[in-house]
Parts: sequence; C-alpha cells; structure tokens
Amino acid sequence: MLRISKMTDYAVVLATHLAATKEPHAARDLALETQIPEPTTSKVLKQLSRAGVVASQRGAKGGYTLARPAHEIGIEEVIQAIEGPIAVTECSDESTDSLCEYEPNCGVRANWQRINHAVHQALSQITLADMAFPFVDTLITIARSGKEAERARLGESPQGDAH
Amino acid sequence: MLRISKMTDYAVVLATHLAATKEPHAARDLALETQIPEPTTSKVLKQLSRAGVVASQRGAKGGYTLARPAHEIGIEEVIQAIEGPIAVTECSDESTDSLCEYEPNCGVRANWQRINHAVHQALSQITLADMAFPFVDTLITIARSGKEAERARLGESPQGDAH
DNA sequence: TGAATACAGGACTGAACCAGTCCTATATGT
DNA sequence: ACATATAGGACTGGTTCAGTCCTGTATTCA
Repeated sequence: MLRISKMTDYAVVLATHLAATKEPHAARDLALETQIPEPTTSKVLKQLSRAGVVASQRGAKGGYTLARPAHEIGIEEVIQAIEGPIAVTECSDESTDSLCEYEPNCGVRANWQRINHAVHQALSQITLADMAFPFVDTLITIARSGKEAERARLGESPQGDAH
Repeated sequence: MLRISKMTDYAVVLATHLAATKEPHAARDLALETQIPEPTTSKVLKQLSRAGVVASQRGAKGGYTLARPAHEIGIEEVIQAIEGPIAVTECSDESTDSLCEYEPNCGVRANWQRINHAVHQALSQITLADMAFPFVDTLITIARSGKEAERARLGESPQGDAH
C-alpha cells in the first residue's frame, strides 16, 4: 500500500546523512558514504534541491546541505520531493464522463481525501532529526514504544520538535 | 508517496458498494453499478475474496458479500488485499552485501518501520462503514455534506494534481 | 440429469513507469 | 584560466500495472 520506491529510500538516507553535519557534502562524497551509485545520488539530490529540502552550493567547495534544521523537515516532505504530491483518486482529474456526476460512488471516492489526510498527518510528525539519531532513541521507540523513549528522543534533540 | 493504484481504488469502491446491502452481488451487476469494466471488476473481487475481505458464493444466485460487517473491516485491509503487504525498505530482503553490515544507514532504514506503523495505524481507523455512509458522519468530519463539501474541500486543500 | 449461472485461477499483452546512466551547460573558488 | 560541483535533460533497459481472455469448478433450478 505504501509503495516506497528505491529513489525515495535513497532520498531519506541521503537527507538523514546531511542532517548529521552542517558542512556541505558533495554528491560524490555522499555516494561513497551511503553506497548509493553516484549518478543516482546526484539525481536524487537534485530533486531534493528543487523541492527545497536541501540547499546546494555550486563550484569548488560546494555541495549540499539541509535547507532547514533537521527537526523542521518532516519526512513526508522528503518523500513528496521524490514521489510528487499525494496521489488522490483519479476521480478528480478525469474530465471525461466522470462517475461523480451520477453515482453515489463519488462520496466513496471523496473519502480518499480522508485517507490521504490521515497518512499525511502521520508522516508529518516524523522529522529528519528523528531519523538522524536512531541509535539512542528511535530503535528504542520501536522496541518499547513508551514515554520513556519519547523523553529520550526529546532529550537528544534539545531544540524540541516543533510539531 | 501513497501510491493509490487504480485497482486499489476499484477495490475500495466495490467493497463500499457491498457494504450498502447484505444480499450477494454478482460481479457483473457490480460492474454495471460502479461503471468499472466487468473483467476488471471480477479480477478485483477475486483478490478481495482471497484476502478474506469479501465472501463469495458460486453458482446461480451467487455473488459477493462482505466477509464481515462493514464497521469491522478497516480500509487498510482492503488496500493490502490489492497492493500486498506494506512495503518495507529493501534493506531487509537483500541478502547481498547489505549496507546494514557496515553502515550506520541501517539505523536510518530501520526507521521505515516507524513510518509504516504510523501509516498503518492511520488507515486502520477508517472502516468500510465510514466509507459507505459518508453523508451521515464522515463528510461532516471533513467539511459539510454533498457538493458543498466538495467545493469546500477543493477550496481548502488545493492539491488537485491533474495527473 | 442437464443447462444456465457465477466464481476461481492463471496466462497473456500493450502501455506506462521506474532505476540508472550519461552528456552538456553553468556557477564558483583558487 | 582551471578545476570542481551542481543543473537540467535525454535516453534506455527492465519491471510493473491495467485490462482481457480462457478454462475449470461449484451451485441452482427445471
């Protein structure tokens, strides 16, 4: 259901990698560090740049950095940068004889909005900061899923997640 | 990100249609009512049947019914019936020289679990009953009712991508 | 029993999409 | 100027998806 393309996976890995430091990373270096093929790395970073998730600096000593602090970048932003806007049902973009006109199904299809909203909200709550420091907190979160882990995460990113 | 295939859309429409009544619906009738091509309707219903979302009755007077009451069937169940299990990152199913061995990225990738969980939970909360009677409660939650809701929704979330 | 009805299960195909590469600009620092 | 790095497309092989069709099996009813 949640189709995670490889490119999206790459994007998350790369963005998370950038979250670790503040200095610009060249695409080539990131490719080496993440073991993602270099041309592909470059392609993904370009997409992230266009989407405003990362900032780029050309020329010598250039490279990529996060466009904003890690805790301000929701994971859904990264995903959308690659996969495009949330897929709504075709109901709305078919200008042909749409079912909506004469079928009660339209109400059904309208509910996709609700589904999308739920997913969107769920993803927005996870930031790059959460992804960047999985060792101390996130994996514990999965294992225990308690408030203890929550406190640990908040302690690890002292800025406090703005959500 | 949430890739909604056409088949999945069909599945939700069909399942919702079944939620309205208790009598068996032949695939052919459902196809007519929903305007979905008949062979495709049949295919989707078969998948739903195999997944245990709908029950089937062969022979004359046969057809499909919901396997359980509509309010007991979560929408993610329907989606999974078509799209298969939630896609986790390939990190786990690549038995080659996985990055996990020597890269901190593994922690990053493990976080997909977290993302998946959030999405899963969000979808489980929406049942077929919610989809079947949007006029009574669901659309009220979102906005209002009928076409007024449609307009209101389009107005406030202008992400209508035209494919 | 036999005919009609309706689902079950796969095989198949054309089209769309995706991962990945490569090439040519353009910007930047030394 | 020159080396470095991103920007932006064009292109390709492979995979997946939407949709159809065919054969088999179960069920009802005359």
